[in-house]
Amino acid sequence: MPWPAAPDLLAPLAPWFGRVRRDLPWRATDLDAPHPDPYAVLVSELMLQQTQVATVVPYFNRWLARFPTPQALAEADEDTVHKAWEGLGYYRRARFLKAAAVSVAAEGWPGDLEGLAQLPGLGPYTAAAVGAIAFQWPAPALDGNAFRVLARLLLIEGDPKIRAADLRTWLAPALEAHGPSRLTQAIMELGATVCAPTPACGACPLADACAARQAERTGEIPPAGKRAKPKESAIWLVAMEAEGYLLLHAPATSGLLAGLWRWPTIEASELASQTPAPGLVPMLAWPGWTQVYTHRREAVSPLHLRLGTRFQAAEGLRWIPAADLSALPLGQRDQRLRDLLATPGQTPLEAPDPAALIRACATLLG
DNA sequence: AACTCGTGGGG
DNA sequence: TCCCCAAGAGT
Repeated sequence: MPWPAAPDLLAPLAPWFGRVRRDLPWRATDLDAPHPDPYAVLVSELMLQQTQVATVVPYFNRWLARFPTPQALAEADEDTVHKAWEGLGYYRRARFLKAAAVSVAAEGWPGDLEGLAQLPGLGPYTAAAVGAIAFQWPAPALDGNAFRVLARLLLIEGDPKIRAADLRTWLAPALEAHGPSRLTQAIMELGATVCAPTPACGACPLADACAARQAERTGEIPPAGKRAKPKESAIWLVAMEAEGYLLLHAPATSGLLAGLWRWPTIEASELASQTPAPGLVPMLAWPGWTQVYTHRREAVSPLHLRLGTRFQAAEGLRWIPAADLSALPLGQRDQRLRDLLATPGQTPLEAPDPAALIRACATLLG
């Protein structure tokens, strides 16, 4: 790898970061010392996986107020943990973080990078980031920002992740020279604010040294990733209400929205075929919306059905007192129906005779 | 080694 | 509207 020496090439990043660095709630004042609260670094890094800084900040602040130490988090029950993560997405991160806190509370912090990487939810990037930012270990942390910055700086053709091992070897001496915490955060800050997918080279401290800029190829380096087409589906999202209770699915242990409570769903085609009077269905529904996930697009038709009495719910379904609903962790889709139920003036039209529809849903759900 | 896992912001 | 991407990890 005929790359210029990293300590020299990256030297401008240190004074640049000292000037422009954002004041983030998990960021230490003294970047030359070990971080005063490694737990804060761990929380921030789990929250920041595939999630932008601006989104994380309010969650981070609430999280540390609610769970100030690994011990406090280790003792929290799963619904409480998921409630604090509600809306942030990728919910298994919350379970990984709690499991990591259990380990730290019981055995203390690992003493090396391999130990960090064994904590649940910490892969190659996050283990190195916590090692560098919390403990000042010279561990190269390569995230999407770092790969983009270094691919352009060094004019790496193709997917830079293929060169991860070379890049770590190349970067390590620069971490020693400029400080692991400082340089790690400076590279990512540059990628997030200047060397973004659409770069602002005029503001870049590395512009003079950047090989991609000299070649006028920043627009094509790194190449865009390939993405699979999202799967399409259409569902009814069903709020059944009886005797002041609402019917919810208890949290699943795996799959989409695992760990969260969910409204029962019925595949749209299924309900249409089973309802004796399909023409009644739209009259009981609110206008729907499209729920977007990374690999799915879901046409959601919200449905509110009032029953006179509860029925024996199927396995995994629970009748929840309506007053308790706000304490349960829900995903964005299910929060939206919860909000519809609680909003006056949003009541859908009543069907002339919804009994057939209710029987159909009860058959499908219980 | 593809595939899965949420949600929000920006062009 | 659509596509890309975001301080990725686990399977």
